[in-house]
Amino acid sequence: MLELRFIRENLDLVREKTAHRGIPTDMIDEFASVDQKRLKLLSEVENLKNKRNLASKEIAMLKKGSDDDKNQADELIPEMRKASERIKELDKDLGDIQRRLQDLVLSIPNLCNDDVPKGKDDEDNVEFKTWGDKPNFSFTPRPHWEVGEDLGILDFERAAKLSGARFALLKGFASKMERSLTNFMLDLHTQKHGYEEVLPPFLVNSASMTATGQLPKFAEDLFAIKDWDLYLIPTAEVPVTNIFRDETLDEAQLPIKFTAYTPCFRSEAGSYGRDTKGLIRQHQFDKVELVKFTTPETSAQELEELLADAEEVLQLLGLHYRVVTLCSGDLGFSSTKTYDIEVWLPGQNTYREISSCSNFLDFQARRGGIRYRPAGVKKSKLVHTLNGSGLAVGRTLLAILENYQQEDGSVAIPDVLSPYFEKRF
RNA sequence: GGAGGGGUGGCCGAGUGGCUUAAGGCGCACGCUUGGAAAGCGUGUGUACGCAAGUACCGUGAGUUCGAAUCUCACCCUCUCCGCCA
Repeated sequence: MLELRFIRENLDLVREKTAHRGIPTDMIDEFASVDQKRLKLLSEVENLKNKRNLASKEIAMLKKGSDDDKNQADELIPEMRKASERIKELDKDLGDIQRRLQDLVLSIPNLCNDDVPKGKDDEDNVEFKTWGDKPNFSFTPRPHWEVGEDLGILDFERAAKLSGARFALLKGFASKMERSLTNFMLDLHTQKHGYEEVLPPFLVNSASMTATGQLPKFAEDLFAIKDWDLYLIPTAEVPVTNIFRDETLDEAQLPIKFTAYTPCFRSEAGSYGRDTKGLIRQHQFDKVELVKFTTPETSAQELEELLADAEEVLQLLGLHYRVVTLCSGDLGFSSTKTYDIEVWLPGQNTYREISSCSNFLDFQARRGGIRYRPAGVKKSKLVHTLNGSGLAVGRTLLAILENYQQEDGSVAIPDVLSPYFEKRF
């Protein structure tokens, strides 16, 4: 959420930046008129309340005085009764207007950063860097669903029986690989990169979803629990960013860096027919997330480091990838700047997103009331929040199935994972 | 699911209708004091909107009243016990 006053004073800028994302700007026009109405009504009702407060004090004093004073109080009361009724009416109108204004403000996207390329969709994303090379095969590499089904470690048919389309049943080597990758990522981020591991709830309430920006606009992307104010998390970003909702931190605590494994649940509404094969686009997938709370001064640098932390997972696994800077049209609603890491998938002859690293500046912090007190300063400020996948575990698994497949149909284990496959019992 | 106790500022805690602009304490900041510190003394100490005056905020929402932290109703959270349960 942008600051109310900022929008009011920078209407043209907000309109322009919203248009860059390819999002209609009519809510900004409506904002301008509703905002003016609100200010007018606010000053009217506040003046009335001021009169009421003063009269109240006077009545209290008169009631303690002489009989004459008491009579005077009795004359004042009917007058104030009328004023009170008027206040009640105006307060109701004001409430309606404020709710409408709040809806509008919550539906205005964050401003994209100035170094974000302008563009329409993912075609316009700009390559930022690459790492490693495409591996050479002495045979034609196959897509992971063929490798996995032939080995009997991926079972999409039975998953469909259990739950429907876009679910997977992992068996044996695949399930163990999924678990090993999760542990490997968490170990790397906690032991080498200085993140604290947390394991949050997988169901959160609507206030949490609103703070990080999934609600109110993107309810159709979420799985909701019937008769409860609870949703399945689409990413650990939601519970982890909300850890400090409505709290004020000390500057000395910052930056705070959390990593969390969670399953993620997405309805994938609007993606019917896309990526229907294999593990690419599932209703449920595992992810290790990185979340940072920083000061405004350091968030840009922290994004670069967050990206590097995520990249190192692929480097250690020996998987070739490229990093793209998302263009304005492909940028998420709450983000000002996002790097996507795309891993090479030889079985499909393409790059696929495996991580998305974003800086939200104070957009989420304002929605969630996440503040910090700068050293030696009285007034608190909003923190900056960042997050990124480190990495999507399911997609890492399929990248290994495709990149480490052997001619005989088996799959090799990356060296760095061998400790996780040692026999212990 | 049942019974009961709670929710007040960064923290503890007083406050059952009107000088409450929320007592008092702790913590914190600054000053005095000191060789330095502790102790002591003094001053200050939330958030949002607003140029300001001011308005709002005592879990949330509605209500009663000229006036609500205080009374009424609903809900949420939390603690203790019972039941059930991995």
